[in-house]
Amino acid sequence: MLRMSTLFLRTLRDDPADAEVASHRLLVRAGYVRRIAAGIYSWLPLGYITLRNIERVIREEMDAAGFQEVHFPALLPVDAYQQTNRVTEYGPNLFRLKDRKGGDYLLAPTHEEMFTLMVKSEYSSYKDLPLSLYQIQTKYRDEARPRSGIIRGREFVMKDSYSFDLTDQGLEESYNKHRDAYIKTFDRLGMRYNIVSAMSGAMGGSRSEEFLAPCPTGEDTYVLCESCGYAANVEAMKTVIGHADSSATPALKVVDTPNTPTIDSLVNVLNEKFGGGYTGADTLKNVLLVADGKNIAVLVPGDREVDLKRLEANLPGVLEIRLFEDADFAKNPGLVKGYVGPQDAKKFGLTVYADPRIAPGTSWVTGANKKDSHALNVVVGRDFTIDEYVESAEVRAGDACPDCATPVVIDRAIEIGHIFQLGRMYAQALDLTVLDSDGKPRVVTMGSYGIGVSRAVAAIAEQTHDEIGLCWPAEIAPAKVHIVATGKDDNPFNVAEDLASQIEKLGLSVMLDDRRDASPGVKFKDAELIGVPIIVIVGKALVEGNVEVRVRRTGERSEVRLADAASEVVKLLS
RNA sequence: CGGGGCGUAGCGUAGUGGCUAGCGCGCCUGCUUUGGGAGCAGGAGACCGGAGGUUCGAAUCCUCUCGCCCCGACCA
Repeated sequence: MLRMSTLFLRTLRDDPADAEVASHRLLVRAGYVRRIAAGIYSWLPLGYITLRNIERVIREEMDAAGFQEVHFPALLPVDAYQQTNRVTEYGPNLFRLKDRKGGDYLLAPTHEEMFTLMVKSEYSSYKDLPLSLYQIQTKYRDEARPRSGIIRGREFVMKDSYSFDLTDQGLEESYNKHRDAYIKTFDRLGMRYNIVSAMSGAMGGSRSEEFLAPCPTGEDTYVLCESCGYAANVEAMKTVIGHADSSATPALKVVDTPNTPTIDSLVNVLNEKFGGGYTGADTLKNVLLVADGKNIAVLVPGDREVDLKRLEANLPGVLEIRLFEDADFAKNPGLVKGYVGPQDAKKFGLTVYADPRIAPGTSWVTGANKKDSHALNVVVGRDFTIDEYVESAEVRAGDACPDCATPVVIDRAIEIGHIFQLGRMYAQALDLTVLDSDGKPRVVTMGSYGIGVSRAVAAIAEQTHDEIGLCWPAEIAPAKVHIVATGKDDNPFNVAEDLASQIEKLGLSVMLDDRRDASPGVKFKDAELIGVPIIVIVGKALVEGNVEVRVRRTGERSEVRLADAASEVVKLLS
């Protein structure tokens, strides 16, 4: 039983000056956490109980799925991370240190290497697979900018799992098992979330999804179709390729468009000279880039920008992309800045990538590769060819859902989980093989799966709080019931004490406000701030033999007979 | 790393060259009070982030430095 008279807790009347987002503000005010340094927090009793409740739920679901818990050190020698090149990849985000002998160590940002090596050292047969291991561990990342309290910290608690399979199909099954376990976990944690397609990135994986908890203070932007539920990372958003009939389109025609190096200036001149209500969307923007030293053109409708992050994510194998600079134009005199068109791409040695909106048969206004002139009626497939379609245009709210064509919305969210088919990259780098039934060694294929545990505390606080305080789902609240005793004589305190132990006997955790010196107002405010789901007030109503039962979330209040209080609480919590 | 803001008691803050750094909350003592952050009286608590400088005199001006928050880049 948590007794407020002795609980190590000091709630704050004012918002802390250095906290802006609700979860941070309230977790500090209600005495759950305290900041030690940027992105580094201490957990006070209430916070630590809440954190451990989340861990418990996760553990129960992981165990139920048949995954086995292990535990690695956070402090590790760098060797394995060097072999997988992650020391370089993480760069300054990696916390590094030396021991007294000058040996290189790091504080682990995540543990793929160690799990891979552990399995390698214990197992060597296909008969041992599939296998899924997990741990709940403190991770360290020296973030360039920690922010939003414990949403993005430099030290944080993460549940990370890894699956090991012989075959791609096995990986798919392990992945789906984790996906199901995550759904159960987040449902129990009382979170609202969307499962969002993500890019697997350059790590060679094939499938990846993020669990995103929608919330205005979230730092992830994603696309959501409110009609069919399609959800995707901006990078992973798909655009449906259409087709157009170009048989009636007149022949390509080059026209003078003096002084029109930008889309806006071009549209103005077109409408002045030809009328017809041209818009940026009728023009074709040719963005020239250098991808790993090779010149490429990316075509997008004139009213959209190229989203470099999307482009990069969708061009696997390409390491570095940059925009054309003046020096590049100087080296390629045929490419006239502001008047580039794809018609002569072959001549210029350009590989032409295009957004799917530049569909076969569609007709565009684009540069004529000559200063101050553009070409009209430039038809895809007739007047130029596209080497490859690639998702590259910026995504906007209102774009068509790839599944049902409904306009999508763009929303913000906190990433609370990420599941990821890693494939064989780590196993390859660290030489994790098992002998197959034919006696030949096979490289194991892996998945990695993460839940931000400490972040979940903040994410849940963000999603559930109201103006007066925190408001936890029962499963993770620091107590199920908060009993407040008020009055000046002993009776309500004795009654509250009895009621508390009665409720505890029913298996519900109780917080009891047994402070004799605090005024009722203070106790009510504290109870609301702390956010335990059921608040029972033992006080004034006692003269009629009643206590007041309040539901924190709804504010609903009712008076019940003292004798019925415990069963009423049980009923409200079920 | 670029841009912006801020460091004064546990928390929130006032104080822009001049007396002993002020107030509210919280904390301690006493009395009163006890259903919405009680009242009165008394009290403890601050090397004004740090270093250096200017000045008869610096929380206040200057230089450097450390830290924190926000936006972006980055990360996921």
